[in-house]
Amino acid sequence: MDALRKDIHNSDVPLVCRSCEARHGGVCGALTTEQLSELSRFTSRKTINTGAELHGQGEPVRSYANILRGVVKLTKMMPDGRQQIVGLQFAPDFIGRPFSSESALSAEAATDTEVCALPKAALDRMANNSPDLERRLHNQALIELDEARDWMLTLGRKTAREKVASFLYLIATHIDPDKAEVLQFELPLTRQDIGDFLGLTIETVSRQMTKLRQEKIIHVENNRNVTVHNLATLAEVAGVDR
Amino acid sequence: MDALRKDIHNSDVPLVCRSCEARHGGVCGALTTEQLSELSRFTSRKTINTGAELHGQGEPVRSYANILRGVVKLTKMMPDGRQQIVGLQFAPDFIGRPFSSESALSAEAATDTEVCALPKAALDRMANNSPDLERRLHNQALIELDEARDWMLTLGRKTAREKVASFLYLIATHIDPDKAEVLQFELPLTRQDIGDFLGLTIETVSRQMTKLRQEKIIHVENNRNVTVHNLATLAEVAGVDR
DNA sequence: CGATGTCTTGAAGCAGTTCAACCAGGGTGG
DNA sequence: CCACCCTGGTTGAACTGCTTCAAGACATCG
Repeated sequence: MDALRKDIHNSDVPLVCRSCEARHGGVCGALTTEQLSELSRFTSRKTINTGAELHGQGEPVRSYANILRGVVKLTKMMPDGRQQIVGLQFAPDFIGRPFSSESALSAEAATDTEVCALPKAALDRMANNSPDLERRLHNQALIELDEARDWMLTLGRKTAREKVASFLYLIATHIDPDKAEVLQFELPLTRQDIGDFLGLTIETVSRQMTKLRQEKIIHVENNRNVTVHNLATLAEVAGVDR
Repeated sequence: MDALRKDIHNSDVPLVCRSCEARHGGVCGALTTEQLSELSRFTSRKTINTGAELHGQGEPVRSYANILRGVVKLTKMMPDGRQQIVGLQFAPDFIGRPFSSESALSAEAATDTEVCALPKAALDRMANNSPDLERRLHNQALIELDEARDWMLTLGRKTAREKVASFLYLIATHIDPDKAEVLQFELPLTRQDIGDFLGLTIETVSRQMTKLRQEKIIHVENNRNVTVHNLATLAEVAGVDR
């Protein structure tokens, strides 16, 4: 799958792509040097501040994006304002919905985020000519599907305590693109966001965090900086088999 | 996308495929007559009784399947037995997880079901040579992803009443492969299954059904046969915008 | 026609919500 | 530089929607 990865160090590879692809294994890794060059004529690096939208629910979508840094939340909103976060995307995840020009959800930067934006038409055209690229997109969709279904179990059948532990476990295993897991991290979400991700109120999230802190399962500094003492214990509490 | 559909009536099309593909627009529609012929040497029609498993959680998977008739539930189970249905598949949906040989969930027939089983290796090989087939699989994955995320909103943010209404609305709009919606149908799931799909207990499901019945939003006969008086009203109660 | 599995109904309990007060940090302007 | 406020988080107390536990009704089938 990474047979073309050596091209990354080829001097023909566009500069914008080099710094991105060398580190991450995003969808662009499927492209040849030539394709990458062509695509890079259209791409643009963008910085998105916390809270800013990449696109809104129901809006037409004209571009895809690769996350280079930061966390993006995918949310669905009901007419009366109730909200559910249906996915968190970390670097080097791909954001976009092939085969559809309108988004059923909104994508918002949960933290300050850097993305590489790709015009939809350009990538679609390229996917038509590159089975390897289409395969990567397909694979990314399947991974997101697996994650969505895992989270359905969390939403439907876990207690508040298990939900909060599941969230912390998810962050510990996804926040750093270079490491499979990490014991200390900055929470990318506010309490409100965490509640919207877990189907809970902020008060319940707060209480459960306090309890986990009192039980010495986690340590919290400045409300945002979390240290997990033992990931296996956290996984246990979360009810996930690792 | 359906450019090859005319081949269906070609006499070279294998008999097993004709009766299936003529009616449904499943993934096989992407294949040429020749590919269909080749694949049909390996396919087998199977009848699966209510409650029987297509495959279990954590088991290796050696075959894909196309649903011809019936409803299949995809479930996830926690070590302590708590269960969540993470997807319902109707005809002509495709069952299987490309790029992975082990299943993170179990697939079980919710009703008496008929499927066309395809050996995994055969379809994988064919997908490598047919971009159109890969595209259909990709598209099916994206549709399932959309549905999973819709359901996450239901699980995380809706009340029991809204959940039950959402379930009935889902069935009304999916049970008949030939019609976009239908006002009268046999429930494909037991109360226990409905509870496992909605993250509720059977008692709560039962109580909410009773209320919807008392409010004349639905009519129920023999516990299983449901008539929806007005789909727009049901959608309203479910909190879905149609 | 009893036996069995599925569904409904009732009453009590509780996990999580709601409402409200308080706290900490950080920026602003007088 | 301090008083002020504003945002995000915590904590407490009362409430409630869903669960739990228990009993009864209904349908199906040997």
